Amino acid sequence: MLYTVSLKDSKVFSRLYKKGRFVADSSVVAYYMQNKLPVNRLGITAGKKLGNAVTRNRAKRILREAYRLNEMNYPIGYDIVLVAREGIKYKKTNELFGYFNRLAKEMNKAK
RNA sequence: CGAGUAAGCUAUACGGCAGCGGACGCCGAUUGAUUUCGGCGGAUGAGGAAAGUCCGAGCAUCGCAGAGCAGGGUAGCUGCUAACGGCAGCCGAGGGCGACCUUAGGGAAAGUGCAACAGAAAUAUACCGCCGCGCAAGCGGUAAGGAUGGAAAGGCGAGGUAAGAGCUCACCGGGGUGCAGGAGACUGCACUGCCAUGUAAACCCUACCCGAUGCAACACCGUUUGGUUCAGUAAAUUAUUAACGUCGGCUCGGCGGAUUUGCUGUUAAAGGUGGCUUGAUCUGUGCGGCGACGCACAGGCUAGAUAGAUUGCCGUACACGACAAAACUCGGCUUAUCGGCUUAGUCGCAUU
RNA sequence: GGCCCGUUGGUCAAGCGGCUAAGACACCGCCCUUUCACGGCGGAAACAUGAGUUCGAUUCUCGUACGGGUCA
Repeated sequence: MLYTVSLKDSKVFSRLYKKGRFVADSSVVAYYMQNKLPVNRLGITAGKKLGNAVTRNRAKRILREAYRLNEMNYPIGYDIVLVAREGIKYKKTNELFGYFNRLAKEMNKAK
């Protein structure tokens, strides 16, 4: 990905859950917040409730791919956490584009 | 043609564009250094169960001063194997017309415990009954019959008897002894004679096996901080067949005197690197063995991540794609699973 | 990734291989009260699942499913 690195620090995750803005859908919730860095940081979560390893890995792959294909639309300098929900099990990447466009609009407005 | 049995193989396929993981090569920058960063390229990248973690091993660390007890496991025999609770062949038992399948399958005359309810009685004490004696009450004999039960004095038939009883005999079943066969489990034959329920996935006994902990092991590098662990040394206090610590849980026994404070070195600690994939390896051929498996030769290198890599879009084909994702590595077991294919036996029906 | 436990009415829970499987709260019906509560009487309701051992299994053994704990 062009200007995005992965987000690994659990402190940042909890800060986002507490203080970040969010946009929700039946299949995914996104939390975002400015980070004052020249890149975006992306974290993806798929909890145990979702299913077994196969299901969770697939959810993560689909979210990562959908983000990658829409990367140009987002403002730079944000931490983003995508949380997978039940609905994602039966979705394909291009079915999520509507949601990701809404997210991009919200983020640009907030800026 | 139908039904059924056993063994094995396979796990959507092909193509285009974009993307991800770890190597490799080339180019550019950088560094003491293939050090670090970027770009490009063509290869390569999850399973038969990767799962459950039920066994067994490798590897690593700890302990090595031992002995006994305790604890855990296995249980027909002979083999295979690095090892196993696995596998193969065979034996016994059970099931199926058969191909074939199942089998925790040592010991109950070493000891202890338990066997509810029912039943007269549960391992032996006669309720009804039967027979003998007696007027009767009752006494004696008797396990054939009744009734209870999972189990009631080996079963059944004949002889025998007052009535009965392995009391005697034939057959079946079981125990013991002898002989023969086999590597052995065991099998066959002969003689003898019914010595006495079940439960050992109840305690237990017998034989054999087992050190503990696990890659979050462990080794190395190491910042802020900190002064924990270990070693050496100095001082103080206390003590000397003792107490305390340690040697897996206990006992004996062994070893070290112990505690506090100071100093010196070492170590722990965010994080990083190694461990991490060439191996009891895979493929093919030949040979040995009924088989599990072994040996020889030739060839191959086939994921190594660390928030954790296989995706998205599209085209074509059909049977329209199940269960499911490596995390130190192997050998098994168990469980989940859409289907498809191959081979070898069996039974039934029909035809020649 | 490794290791260790548990599963019994709606909930919390006892249970020596032999029961009709305790008990409490909750629920239902009746009584008490002017009524509600308290109290009294009665009732319905369960051994996670599949095999095995045993005459007999909630209990013993093995497999499976689910839930929980623990090690950085």
